[in-house]
Amino acid sequence: MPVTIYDIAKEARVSIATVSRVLNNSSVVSEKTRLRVKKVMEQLNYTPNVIASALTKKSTLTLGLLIPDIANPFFAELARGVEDASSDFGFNIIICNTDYSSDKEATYISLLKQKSIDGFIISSAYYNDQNVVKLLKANVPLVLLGRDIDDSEGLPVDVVGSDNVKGGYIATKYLIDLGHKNIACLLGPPRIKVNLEREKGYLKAMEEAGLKVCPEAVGYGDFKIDFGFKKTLEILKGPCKSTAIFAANDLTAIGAMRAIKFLGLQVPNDISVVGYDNTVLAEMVDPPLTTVNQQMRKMGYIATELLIKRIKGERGVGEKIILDTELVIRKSAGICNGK
Amino acid sequence: MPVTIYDIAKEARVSIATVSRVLNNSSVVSEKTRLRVKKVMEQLNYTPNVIASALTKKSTLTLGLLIPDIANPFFAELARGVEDASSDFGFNIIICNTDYSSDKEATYISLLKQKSIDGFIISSAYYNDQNVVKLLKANVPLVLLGRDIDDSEGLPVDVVGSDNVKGGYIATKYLIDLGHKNIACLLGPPRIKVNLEREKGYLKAMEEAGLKVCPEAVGYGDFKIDFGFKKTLEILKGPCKSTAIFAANDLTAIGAMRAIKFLGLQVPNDISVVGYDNTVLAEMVDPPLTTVNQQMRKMGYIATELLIKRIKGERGVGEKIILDTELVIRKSAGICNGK
DNA sequence: CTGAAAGCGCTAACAA
DNA sequence: TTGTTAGCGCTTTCAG
Repeated sequence: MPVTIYDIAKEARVSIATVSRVLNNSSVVSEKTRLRVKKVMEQLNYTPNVIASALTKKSTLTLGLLIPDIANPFFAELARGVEDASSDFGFNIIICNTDYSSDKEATYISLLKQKSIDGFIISSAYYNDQNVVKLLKANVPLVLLGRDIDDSEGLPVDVVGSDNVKGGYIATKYLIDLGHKNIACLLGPPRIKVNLEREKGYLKAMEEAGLKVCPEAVGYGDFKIDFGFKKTLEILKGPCKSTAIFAANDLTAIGAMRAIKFLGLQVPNDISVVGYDNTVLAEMVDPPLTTVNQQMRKMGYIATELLIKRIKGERGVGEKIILDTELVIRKSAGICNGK
Repeated sequence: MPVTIYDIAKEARVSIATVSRVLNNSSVVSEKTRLRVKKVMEQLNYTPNVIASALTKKSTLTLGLLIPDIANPFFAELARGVEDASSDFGFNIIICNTDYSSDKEATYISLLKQKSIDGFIISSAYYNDQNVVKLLKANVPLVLLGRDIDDSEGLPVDVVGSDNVKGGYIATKYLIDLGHKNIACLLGPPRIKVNLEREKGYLKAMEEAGLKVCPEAVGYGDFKIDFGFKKTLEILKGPCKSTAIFAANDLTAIGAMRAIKFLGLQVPNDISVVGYDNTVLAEMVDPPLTTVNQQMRKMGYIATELLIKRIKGERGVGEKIILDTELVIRKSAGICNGK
């Protein structure tokens, strides 16, 4: 029913091979026949069948994006960058929500492989993600986005991320410069490597300033509002006398702010808060959140570019691109009024 | 290189037809051979090639989702519902950001058709979207999500949305009950039908209460923060003496709140604001936004279910599912203190 | 520069 | 219940 290269061939009085050649911009076709064929294609309103070509060419012009949750503004922003690049380079993307589950991740991976996608962009990886290692071993094109793994068993991986150590450092340093000495640190899951790095930055700043960190004021969580809320309550009621909090993402920071208000205290007058990511939420909350900016959209874009180049064989594998990170100063952190 | 049904067939000592049959759970295979074939599949770690089967079956188990912008929390939430349902039913989804451009929409549609996707979920439609009409005419399975078109030229369309007239009505009625008489109304683009409906609800409530609407206090915009900000400035400086604002989405409402604060006024003490959608942002802003809840995730899920049923031929076309809508009362609207 | 023909991996009659 | 055999729409040698 739909028009195929056979129809075009017949109408243009050439073989299907020739039609295929003009379809693929093969240079060996004479200008004259190329024009003729193109004209017929227009006339018959021909549209090539990607599925059929995929069967032989083994290329679907489709990429898979694995993220924990598209409803989380951080990942939505990454996804936008990924889709922008895909679109610019003629690819499409299939989005999968893994909900932080390795099993779901594995299921999606196997499904997408059956669909012969050309490569994966993975934002859901843990530091020793076995799914990723398997893909690497199978030599499937992939790039890690905003995540890194520790143990790739010597296999080279492409990674696009940002400077998390620096991020943790500048956030903490900023609080220190405001006079804070007891600074709490709320991290995400330790299975996600960025948290270790952000903690490292935090510790570095503290150490440099000769400040000691109160063990009860440092904790790992799940990147969600509720964790920020509960942990902050715990910390503020505990022995640490924290006057400032560095949170490893905006959601946790927002939870912290709510806890502070809940206790009848003020941000930043009583307690200062600095977040991480600079999602849309940061400028929505009250007071607007001072936070470390990750260039999420750009990260997504670059990761996709990288992957596509890899797919096209334009480059080898094993590149690490680390984007810069900077502090966006809003109103949630102020001069230390405590002791 | 990868293992095919031929390898399985040889190893299991059956024909490829039989292998294909067990792959498709055809009932005519004897339990014995089925088991044998399955075992071989496991042993050889076989994974079927969806592309190849798609070529004959004309089914890719892939859906296309057209939205303006995944970075907008409203659409991200819809997308999550869509992906959840897709995943539950064994489908995947390709997400496309149209940026409110009919041209981009058309480009994506043609690309996805080339990829033989099974159907479209469209959240980017205008009230007379020609792209949609064309798809309808071509009898391509599709469902409109959170959007409706006016002129489908007599062709039946599936629509999943929510009760916008009611939404506009209850938001306005709530403000009226709080004693407000001069209520402004900030809408989205009139090309998007929901805005006409929300306006209708607004007008209905006003009329019922015997209130007259001040023409300068009603305006169409683009659903963005900036519009809410500017239009509110204009209204508050104008002749209308508005003491309350109903905005047709949360972003516009947030812009309105910013304008109010910018003028040194307070929300809700001086001016009340009610939004629409109940995105994450609503609970983030200060004060938390009273807003009309649309069950976005559910809408996305149901729309996808509907589409999949349609694809499987389990039902006809032309269904309209309208989810209920309700007011989520937070802190951005209060008793009228003005005249 | 162009055409013939053999697949890509799987499905679906049709036979057996 | 199972096998044989044409395709699905396109790409890609290999000849010419």
